[in-house]
Amino acid sequence: MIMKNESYLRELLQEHGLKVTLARMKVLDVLVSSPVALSHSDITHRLEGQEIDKVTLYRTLGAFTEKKLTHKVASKDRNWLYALHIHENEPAVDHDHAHFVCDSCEKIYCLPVNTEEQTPVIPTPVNFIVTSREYRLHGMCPDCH
Amino acid sequence: MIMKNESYLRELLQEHGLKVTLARMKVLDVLVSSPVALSHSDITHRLEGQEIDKVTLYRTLGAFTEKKLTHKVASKDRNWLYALHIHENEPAVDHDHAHFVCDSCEKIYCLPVNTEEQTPVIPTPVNFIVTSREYRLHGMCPDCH
DNA sequence: CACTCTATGCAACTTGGTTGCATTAATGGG
DNA sequence: CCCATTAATGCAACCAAGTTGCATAGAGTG
Ligand SMILES: [Mn+2]
Ligand SMILES: [Mn+2]
Ligand SMILES: [Zn+2]
Ligand SMILES: [Zn+2]
Repeated sequence: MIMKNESYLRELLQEHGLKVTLARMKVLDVLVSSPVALSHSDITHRLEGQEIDKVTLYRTLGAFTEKKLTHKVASKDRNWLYALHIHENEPAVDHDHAHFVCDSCEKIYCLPVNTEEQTPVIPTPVNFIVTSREYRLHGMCPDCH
Repeated sequence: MIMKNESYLRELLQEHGLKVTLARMKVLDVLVSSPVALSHSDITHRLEGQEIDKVTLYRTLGAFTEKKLTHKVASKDRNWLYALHIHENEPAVDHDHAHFVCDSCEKIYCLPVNTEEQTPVIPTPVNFIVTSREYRLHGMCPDCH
């Protein structure tokens, strides 16, 4: 296994109250090296040769998300994609944030912008109480033009 | 079958280049009388006693959407919900628009607001070309507070 | 090192949705 | 009004994503 920085990954798990196991190390290794959010099947492919059980992978991603190590976002074809909250040398993205969806390659990028600062002018319909907002920008990513 | 306005429904189908069939009349009847977007299973329940085949229902919803009679929006649990573009005595909503998601009952309402007209302050990341936007407001709907 | 409790792996299942194909029925022309 | 054409329907079989139950393996703690 080629791990970017084994002790960094181990710390990341521990900081989030997660036991350090082989499966979690493998999955985390894949996630830290991806600039885009990944699906269960994306991750399975990137683990080829050293795959883990599919249920374990679902549960690993669930645990990561519950402990706020990752967050999930629904893809165009409606399955979950997972992305780290924290990227090395970047500020943590632990608040609600917008996403960029590439309409060509379908990759989804997290945009490190706090939605608080970018509230657009959608008039609140009467009798509806708005508590939060979701934004997605669509277009072409740098890889696709 | 209790149809609100049989000839109105028939016209709606014809205006959108759709053959008038029993299955389509039934489904359209359900859709015109719903203020919220409905899933395949929602519609099946509302058709109880006079259900149509599940594949036919999928294909009916697909045809409606292709012909721009309806549009679809992904729900929180990531299955498709369908809503009419046109509601009686209301202007057609054939542009991109925002949606309101009730976090209590999970219903999704179409907001008759053109997203083009909303110019939010989401800074476009460098090297990304933004062509369209998606907005969702979350909170509580009138039925839930 | 031994104990405990969580994480893992496997099988079986559920739900949403699709495909192929034979049959039925809507529509337009005569 | 009827017939032919063509599209819509129904059924069975299938697929992919995700979940549940349960027995076993393996972290972490002392
Ligand atoms: Mn994100
Ligand atoms: Mn809508
Ligand atoms: Zn792209
Ligand atoms: Zn509600």
